Amino acid sequence: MKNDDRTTPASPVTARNEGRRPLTLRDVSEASGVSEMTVSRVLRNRGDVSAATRERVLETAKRLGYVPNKIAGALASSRVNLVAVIIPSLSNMVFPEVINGISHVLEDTELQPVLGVTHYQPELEEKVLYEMLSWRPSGVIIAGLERSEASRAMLLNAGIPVVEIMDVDGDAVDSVVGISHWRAGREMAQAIVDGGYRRIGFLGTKMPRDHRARKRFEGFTETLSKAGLEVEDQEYYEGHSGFAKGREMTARMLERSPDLDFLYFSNDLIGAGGLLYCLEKGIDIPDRLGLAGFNAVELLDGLPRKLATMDSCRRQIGEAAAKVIAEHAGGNGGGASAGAERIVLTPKLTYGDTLRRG
Amino acid sequence: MKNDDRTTPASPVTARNEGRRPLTLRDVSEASGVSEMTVSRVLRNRGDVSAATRERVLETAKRLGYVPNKIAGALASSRVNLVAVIIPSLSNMVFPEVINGISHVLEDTELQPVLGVTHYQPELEEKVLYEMLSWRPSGVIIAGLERSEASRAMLLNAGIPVVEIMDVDGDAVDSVVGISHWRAGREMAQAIVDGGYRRIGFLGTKMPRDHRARKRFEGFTETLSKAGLEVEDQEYYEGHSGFAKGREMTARMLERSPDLDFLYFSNDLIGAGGLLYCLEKGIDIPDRLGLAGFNAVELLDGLPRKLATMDSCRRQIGEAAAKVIAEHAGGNGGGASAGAERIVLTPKLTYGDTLRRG
DNA sequence: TTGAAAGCGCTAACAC
DNA sequence: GTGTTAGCGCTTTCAA
Repeated sequence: MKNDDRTTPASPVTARNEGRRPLTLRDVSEASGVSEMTVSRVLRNRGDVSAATRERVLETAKRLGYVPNKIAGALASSRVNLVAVIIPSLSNMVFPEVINGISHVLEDTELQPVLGVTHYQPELEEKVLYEMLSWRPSGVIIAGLERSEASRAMLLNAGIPVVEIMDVDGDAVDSVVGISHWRAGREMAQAIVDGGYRRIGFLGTKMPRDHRARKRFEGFTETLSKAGLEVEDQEYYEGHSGFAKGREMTARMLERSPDLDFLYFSNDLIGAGGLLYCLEKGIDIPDRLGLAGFNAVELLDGLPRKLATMDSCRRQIGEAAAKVIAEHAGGNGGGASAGAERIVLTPKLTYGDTLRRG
Repeated sequence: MKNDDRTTPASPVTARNEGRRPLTLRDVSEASGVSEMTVSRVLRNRGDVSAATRERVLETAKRLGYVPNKIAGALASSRVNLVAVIIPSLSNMVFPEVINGISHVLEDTELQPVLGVTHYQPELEEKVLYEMLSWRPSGVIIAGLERSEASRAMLLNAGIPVVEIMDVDGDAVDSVVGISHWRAGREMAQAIVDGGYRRIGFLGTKMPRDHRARKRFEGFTETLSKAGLEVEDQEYYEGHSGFAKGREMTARMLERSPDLDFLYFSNDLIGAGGLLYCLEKGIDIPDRLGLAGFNAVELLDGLPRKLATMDSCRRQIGEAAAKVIAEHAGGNGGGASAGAERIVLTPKLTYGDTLRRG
């Protein structure tokens, strides 16, 4: 981290600040007998200031408990070290990890992530984006490639680096970092076919909103159909993922279509629920029935059997996206991106104990 | 949501904004032939503006793709509708739910949450807090009651409502919303004792940093000792929680102390790992061995047996905290809190299938 | 190495 | 209902 000798106040005042006016540079200036400008320089480590003055200013600022007003600073310098991070949800395991990746990289930077959540609603995305852009951030990291025309226009016009993450199947506004969900679906289908499975069911979210799940499904069916197969049964759910959901769906599907020999789940959580259900029912896995999920959620390591899955490279995506922003935002405020980047990561297939190898 | 007819640009410009100067109020003013002030009024829905002017301004702003500069607005009005939300981690299941609660309540408000993550490091908390306060937010929601003197001083001096969340066992800077972890520990201990268990093991995080886990443990041992019992064995871990961790720890502990008849886990995730391990080993649960966790993580519903646990009221805490902020920040910028609130929620014990009733 | 002046883009307060 | 003026608290720029 740069700028480490910021003035974090020691323990100056003990009484509660009852609506007192916040301290300004001027207060520090007067208390230390140095011009505002010099105080400003000390606090930002800019320009040459004599060691003595420096000491005095730092001491005063700390004693008073001065906290700079970034609003004024940002307005004056038209430099805002904020990165807007816009994601659909915090509830599933995937985005928190992306955020961790982003934070991790930005920690070595002056940039700070600011989070917005859209709940998979394009209108809300539009609102959140507008709100965040009105703070003139140094960059935007935003999930997905599908969005309203208005949102796209805002991104295009923002004049700051934009990284669309998670998905690379489509047209990006600027840079993009992610995996091909379409390909992930294809590869899983191929592995399933190679494993000798023939009667396949799909269990997932209602997809109109979750484009990445949809693309995986499309890739999946496409590869199946090349092998002369098709998805024989499907089951969808709404609401939060969880084991219980996976169980119920699996139960319903196997009751309806007892002859299926493979279940492809749109995420590991419901997949794990399905797995637990099948184990309880004494179903022979992976021979009588194979199972696979998606995401490679780490917390699930330790299930009775390891669920076949595919890594969604969440943390790496976050890291790579943050790097792109850090590099492109290097310029001053207002500058546009140097050049759009396209970073495609390759998810790794894990066979685990629920997918027979071909 | 208020202020719904903001000017989200339609799809005005199609070319990428290559470092063009962002539009200002003045641009809209000139393009619409109305004073800046009137444009400002229209865009904020303040004061009386004739329907005709209003229309014209709105249309122009939209056509141009104008996005207001909140930095300037905030500086001029000393009103920032941001709420700093500072939490230790996103990786476990608990804080995302708190955040959802906060967002949900703030959605009906002009306030917007801004997230900071501290990774359970007091120094980082200090830094994040300083950083956020320098944006002069309307309020702060911050996890825990234990923090550095400097952080406490900053909160005290900020002159804005502060809500410390999750925990109520200790001294709050201002308002506080949470549960008593100490009491949660006591209650679980009591239930265990009442269930007839006598030889108890504890499995949890290394606690120097996780004060809430520590308080639960303290309450736990205290109640045990009143019953003439003590924790017979302990096992600690670092890093992310997950089933695998729970399994390993459980295996180690049962090998070392095969006579234990109850295992108390500091969270549901490792508890679930332990449960899976025990089931595999054919251990009779809950009679030969009882198990309990903490948090009431919803996604785990659907395990082969329902783990005994205690609700940490995460979402409610988020909601209540946001309400406190929304009410207290009602005043203008700079005003201090109306009066500190103290909201103590009561976690509910779930016996599930792993804790025998007394 | 330090200081003085100007102004970032907006809004409060007051005039008209 | 609309416009004008004067800042908000900083940083940029230039002068000393």
